[in-house]
Amino acid sequence: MRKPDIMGKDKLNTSSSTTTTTINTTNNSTKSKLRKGLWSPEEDEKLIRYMITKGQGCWSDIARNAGLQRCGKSCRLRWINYLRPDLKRGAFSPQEEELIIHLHSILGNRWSQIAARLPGRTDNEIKNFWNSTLKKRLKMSNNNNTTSSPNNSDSSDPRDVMGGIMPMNEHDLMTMCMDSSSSTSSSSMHSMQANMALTDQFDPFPLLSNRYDMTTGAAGFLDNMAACLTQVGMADHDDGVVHGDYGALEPNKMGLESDFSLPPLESRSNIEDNSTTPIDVKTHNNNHFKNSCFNNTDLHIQTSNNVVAEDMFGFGNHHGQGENFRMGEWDFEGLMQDMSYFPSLDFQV
DNA sequence: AAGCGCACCAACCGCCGGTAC
DNA sequence: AGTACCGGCGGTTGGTGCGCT
Repeated sequence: MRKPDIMGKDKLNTSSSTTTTTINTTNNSTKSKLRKGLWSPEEDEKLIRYMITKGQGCWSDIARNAGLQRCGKSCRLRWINYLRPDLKRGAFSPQEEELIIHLHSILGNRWSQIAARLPGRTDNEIKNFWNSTLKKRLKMSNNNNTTSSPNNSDSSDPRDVMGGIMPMNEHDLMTMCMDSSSSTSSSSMHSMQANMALTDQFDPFPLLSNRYDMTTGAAGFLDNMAACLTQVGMADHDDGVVHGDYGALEPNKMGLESDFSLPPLESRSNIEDNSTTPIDVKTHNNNHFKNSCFNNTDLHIQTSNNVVAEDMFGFGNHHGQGENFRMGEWDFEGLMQDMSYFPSLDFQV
């Protein structure tokens, strides 16, 4: 990790040893010192609050208007890779691992395209995971089983790493991929902002309130989620249960000590189906900031129409912009035929 | 306990394509 | 057509944490 830039905002112009970059801004002739290195919690909070209240726009404007001494690129990166509410943090599941391997075999090092098919995961995260773990594992696998595959998993070329990879079962794949099928419009984000604007007392981001509380865990996340949704009119106030059009979300019943449930895949589109499949609520304590309440759980929220938490915020997995997936030069019809390897996989195209 | 090496991963860098002027 | 700016992407760097000796 980069050297922490603990220079506070009141220290920006001192001769600190922390990294700054002097640039000429285009809007005026004055020079601005731009911070580099690790983001401080204060910077994160500024960016989050700005994004929530103002929404996404020109990143350089965001950097300027949010009061951040950062370049727009840096803000974009921070938001996409770390601050987006829909991020799923923590270890990759075996199913995710296998999906990454398979997608990499098809797409090569097109991390953004791979990430578009893994809800809550970023291209950077997948890239790091690949380079640090999967690449080695596959290499070892190939070394141990040279007859099964002559391929070299180091290659970035598509279709070169599938040797020895066991196909996952249909249910697992559907579980993994259903979230990515949700729409990515920003309308709900705008709606949320509009609702927020209706009250003077709203906390534009209640999730921030204990985002550094390492003990809060999943229960805290859900409490905050409920509070957030309540504020924006998506939840009933009576019982603390988030209902609305998004199914039921009961923070008090989803504490760390107990699993919470969601219906099996075949019934997730039908809220009336009460059969459940347990999901582990995991917490991941790591470095100073990894336990924001946005990202300390592997959280799935039952919905009535296959819309998951991301839609409550208006962020899909497409880089948080409601950006439609772009396949570029790929012939995706052909690609999907390749994906028939996974019989019921319903990728978002 | 100290030193070392490795793994992890946040963040930077440079390039590219799209767009506006 | 040329230029500048911006966003997006993939590759790379380097600090931190952890396990091993």
